[in-house]
Formats: sequence, structure tokens, C-alpha cells
Amino acid sequence: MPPRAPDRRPTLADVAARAGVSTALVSIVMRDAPGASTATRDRVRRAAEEIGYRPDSRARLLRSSRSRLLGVVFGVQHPFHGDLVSGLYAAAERAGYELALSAVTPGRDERRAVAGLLQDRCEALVLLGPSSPTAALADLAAHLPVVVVARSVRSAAVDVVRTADDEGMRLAVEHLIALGHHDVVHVDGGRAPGAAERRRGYREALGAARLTPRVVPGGLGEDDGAAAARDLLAGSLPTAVTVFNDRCALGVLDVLRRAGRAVPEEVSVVGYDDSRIARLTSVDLTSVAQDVDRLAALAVGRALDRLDGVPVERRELVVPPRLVVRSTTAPPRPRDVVERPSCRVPP
Amino acid sequence: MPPRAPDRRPTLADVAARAGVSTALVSIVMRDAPGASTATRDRVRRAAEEIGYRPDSRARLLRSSRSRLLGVVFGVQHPFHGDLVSGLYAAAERAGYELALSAVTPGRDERRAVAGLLQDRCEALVLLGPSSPTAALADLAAHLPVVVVARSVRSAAVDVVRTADDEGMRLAVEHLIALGHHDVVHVDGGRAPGAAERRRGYREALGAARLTPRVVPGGLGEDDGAAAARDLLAGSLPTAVTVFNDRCALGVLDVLRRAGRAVPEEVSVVGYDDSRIARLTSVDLTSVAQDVDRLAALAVGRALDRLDGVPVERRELVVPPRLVVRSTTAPPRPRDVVERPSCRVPP
DNA sequence: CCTCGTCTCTGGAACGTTCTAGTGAAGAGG
DNA sequence: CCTCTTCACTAGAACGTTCCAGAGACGAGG
Repeated sequence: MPPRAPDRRPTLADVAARAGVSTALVSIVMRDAPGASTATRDRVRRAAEEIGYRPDSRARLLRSSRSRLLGVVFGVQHPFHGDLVSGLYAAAERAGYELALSAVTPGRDERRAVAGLLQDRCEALVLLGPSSPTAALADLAAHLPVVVVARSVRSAAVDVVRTADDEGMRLAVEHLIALGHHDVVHVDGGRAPGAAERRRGYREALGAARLTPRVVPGGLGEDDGAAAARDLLAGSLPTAVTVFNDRCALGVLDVLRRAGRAVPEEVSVVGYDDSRIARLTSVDLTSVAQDVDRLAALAVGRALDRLDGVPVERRELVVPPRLVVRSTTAPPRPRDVVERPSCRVPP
Repeated sequence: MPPRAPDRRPTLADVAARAGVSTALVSIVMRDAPGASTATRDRVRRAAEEIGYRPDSRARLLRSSRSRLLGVVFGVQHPFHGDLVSGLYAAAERAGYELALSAVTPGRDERRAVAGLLQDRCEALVLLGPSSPTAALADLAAHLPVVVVARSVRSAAVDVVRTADDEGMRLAVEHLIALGHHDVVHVDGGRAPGAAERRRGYREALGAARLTPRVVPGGLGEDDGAAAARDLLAGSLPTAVTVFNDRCALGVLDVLRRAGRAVPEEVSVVGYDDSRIARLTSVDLTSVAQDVDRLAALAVGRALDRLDGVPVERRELVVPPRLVVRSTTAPPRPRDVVERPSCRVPP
């Protein structure tokens, strides 16, 4: 069994006693604050080292009014959130802030996740693709700065950092049109964060080219994409498809290929998020990349601005996306060739 | 701009003043501790509600020696960890504990993640598939109870909760042998947590059937699986493949199908983890399921046992896995049929 | 010699809780 | 009538840190 705590963990006072100084001085040294000679600094540090002292962040935060703590609510299932969290850690560290993570899981909703963070006395909240209604977000923002990432919110109370999703989808459509496609269908994300903007971008780009848009219901997951693809196969198959996100696109790809429809020869497919899975050599999905690190940095920066009372010009920060062309998009094949059942055999 | 804090957040004293009682009494009420009449309980609660009081967990934990806080280190990229975290939240809540999450990201290694949790004064640590060397884990365990999940550790200092990975892989192989396969290859996970056990299970099951094992290097991700599959295609293709995990199996599947090799007709594939992606109707991968909720519950239970000084019989808790048969496994086809290039056309 | 700064360093009061040791008051038992 | 218990409640001391207001010591400038 591990030698369980009969010995309390060492405190400032223990270090102070050992180094023969006051606790206040030890505090100064541990914080790298000015007000101690290099000689004592060394001595104190050595004493701390010897007894294995670690500052107690609870007590530290309790005392100082600023907690230097940023609360983050994220979906534990969503790979895109994982990338964002990585970026947030980096950005927060640069600013001397810590992150308090609170996950949304199937058994733990957003309310609970937020409530946990509030108890921890975070100075500000960063919410990744939250599903709470606008009113709830505004209520929250009345108490502390709230930055919403990857979703637009129609409320002046919260800050928003997001990708220009309409532009992203426009890039995708324009790429397809440039390849010669006339029949482009959009597989929709429904009420998911960003879905409305992506749908709009698709519509606008198609309208600009004088083509008629066709939107079919999809969703966030692979299954939604698979269902959408089956719908398309049952009806009239377009020459190209733009999909709400990569996971959904994966479902589309899989059903198409299983049905013997070659991608990209018969159907081109574009995803969204440029997730790890899209980059796989075996998937190699053309996708719209969100600049995750920039989103994260802006979110942290904006939260800090609010805390410091810096006047903010635009409430919404929009980051341009980038189209990553891979091997699931190509020029359309003449229809007569397509009508024959295809057979992918190595030559 | 949000109405920023000129008003401090309300404290026990504020509630006490409003309800006309002492802070101690408010504390009693807020904790649902015995020692207050129902009448005053109501009154205090109402007062707290009115001024929007929220207990400050920092101060609360500082005062009480027990923090009722469990530290969890997880990989932000790993979907399997996401599932475990969900289970941990549920188990911790049942026991009246909170979770402190600390993520391992590409830019934040395990040391950092653990250091963060130690500052937060967690009572015990739960590490999901940690990559730290055994010695480092043992050092940690000298300070506080440490429970390692989904990896076996050769040290008496730390507790381990894991799936019987050897048995899992044995189940997979026995399933394939029962279907009539004689040529089964294992795509390995290398040094990943659990890989050694799975490899062993594979070897033992094949040995028991008097068949010769063949192990090819793989890895954790889709790309590793894809590479392994290309190796197999370049050499001699077996009739069945067991793969270290689902993500890797996905890579295998994709490369095989793109090369025109039908799954499961020509090659059967078994994954491991029964992750969300395996369950997709479009993937429908036969896989070995780990009982995530049970692993999580056992991990929390074991941590609490250590904290309470409950004597522990076995240091290692092993949970049996379960084979989930889906559509990527089938009896092997006679070789002569396989040799012709295949063509999957709907009839 | 006195004053003024600057540089270290210290004592003691916060921070918002919980915990310990009580204080009265009301009722029960003698 | 007096003690004893129980109940509802309170005062004040922790918890481990940071912050504030100084206190000496030491030179420099007058």
C-alpha cells in the first residue's frame, strides 16, 4: 500500500521554518515576485525543493482576487473540441492562465458542466460549440465574460469566435464548380453549431453560378451521413456533394463506395473540419480546414480583454477557413460512362 | 459589455446577513448537514437563492482536509478516453466526489498534466492509459493513491484496472477459427498500452489451435493500419486479420477495400474497443468491447478504497471483454475464387 | 549628523469556507 | 426545584496563501 498521509503535505510555513525566513518571503520567492535577494532566493528554493513543497492552488486562488483560471466547457466525444482544447492550453499558458476543464458527456449536460466551473471561480468561460439557448448564455454572461467558440450567437452579451463557415462552404462549392460540376448537393447539419452558416454559404455560391441548390438532411455523425447517402442513391445521384462535417462525410463516402460508386470518379465529396480522419492517407478527404490554433488563441485573448476591461471593437471574431484539396474531388465524368455499373480493379 | 464585477460575488456572510443568522448556520444549511430547523433552513435557502449565492469550492476545499476531488489524466485525442471520462463522472458523482480533468495534448505532456492536478490537491489520481515509465508512476504513488486504467504496470505501488486484453484477443481469434480460418494475421499495437497483452492472447489462441502466428507491425492510428494493410497486400494476404484497435482496423479496412479486396468475403477483420466508429452501420466492424462503465466504476471505487484505508486483496482488477460480432467477419472463401480480381457490383 | 531612498525582509490581516466548542432555551426525569 | 439531555444556533479559530504596511540596514546627498 502507498504510505498514506500521516504527514501533511508541506506548506509555506514549513519551507519558511527550514530556510529561517518568514512565510511572506517564501511566498515572494515562489511567485518570482520582486523583493528578495538572490542569495535568499536560492536558499528558499533549495529548502522548498528538499521538503518537496508544492504551492496549494486552492489557498492561492482563495487569497488573490484574480484566480487566473479560465473555464472551458467541451464535448468529450468531439475530436474537433480536442484540437481546440490543445490550442487553448497553449494560449492560456502564454498568458499565464490555467485551464479548468469541464466535460459535457451523455450523462452530464451543459448546465452541470458550467455549474461546476462557476464553483471553481473561473474568471471567464470559454464554451466550445455550446448547445444552450441564447438566453441561457446571456444570463451567464451577466456574471462573467463568456466566449463562445465555433457557433454564432445572436446576443450582444457574449463574445463569439468562429470560422467564416459560409465562406468555407463557398470555397468548397467554387472548387467543385471550377472542376466542372453543375449538380452539387449539400448534406446538411441541421441545428448543429455552424450548420446554418454552411448551408447559407452553399446556397449563395450555387446561386452566384446560376445553379439550383439541393439540400438533403444529414447531421453530426457518420450514421447521419450514411443515411443521407442512401437517400441520394435511392433518388438522383449528383456529381458532387458538400457535407456538413468530416464525420458525416465519412458516412457518405462509405455508403457510396459500398454501393460501387467510385469517389471521386463518379461523385466528388467535400467535408468540413479537416479533422485527423480526413487527413489519413487512406481517406484523403477534400475538406475545409478551420484554423484551430487561431480560434483558440483569439478566444483566450478575447476573454482576457474582457477581464482587463480593454474596449472591444467587434463582438464577433471571424477566422477565414482554408480549403484543403485532396483526392475525393475531381472533374465530373460524362453521364453515359457513369450509368454503367463501375468496377474498381487494379489494372 | 457585460456588467463586470464591481459587485463581488456573494459569500456566506452575505446570505447570513440577509437571513439574519450566523455564517456557520448558513454553512450547515448549504451542506445539508444536521443542526438546523426546517423553518430556518427554508429561510436561509431562500436568501441564498435571492442573492444568487454559489459556494466557493476553493475556500470550501481549503478548509476541509478532504477535498473530495479526484484527478483524471486523459488524452484529449483518444475517443476511448472520452467514454471512460463519461463513466468516471457518473461513478464519482455517485460517491460524492468531483472530478478534476487534466488533458494530455500534443503540446502538454503527462508530467505537466499530473503536476497541474497535484496543485489542485486531488485526493487520488486516475490515469487513463498513461505512457509514463513505471518508476515515475511509483514515485507518484508514494504521495497519493494512483489508479492506472487500461494499462498494466509492473509495480506494487499503483493499482490497476484493466480489461483482460489477452482474453479479448483470444475471443477474436477463436471466433475466426470457428468460422474456418487457418491463416490469421495480427496487426500489432507496438508499445501502446494493452498491446503486449493482446499480442499474447493472439499467440496463445493460435498456438492452442496448432496454427502458426504471424504478427505485423501496426500502431494506434488509422495510418498505421493502412500501412500494415499495404504490407499485407504486397506480401501474402491472410484470410483474416485481428487488429490492435478500431482506429487501426479502420485503416486496414479502407486500404483493403480500395484495393478491391472484399471484406468479409476475401478477408475478415476484427477490431478492438467497440468504439463509436465500429458501431456505425456503414462500418459495422466486428470488435472486442471493453466494459467502459465498469472500468470507470472500478477505478473510482478502488481510489476510494485506498483513501478510506480499506484493505485491498488484489492490486489489479481485470474486467472481462466481450466479442461483438458484426459484418466484417465471415467464413473464408476458397482460394481459387479469391485469386481472380473481384468486382463488387450490385446485382 | 540628519534625512531620504532603496532594498530586504517581517508581522499580521485578509480571502470564504468548515470545524470545534460552546451558549441558551425547552423539555424530561428525579 | 434542580439537574440532565437535546436541539437550534453562534463565536471564533483554523486552512494555506497573498497583500499591505511597515521595520531595519545601508548608502548617498545635503
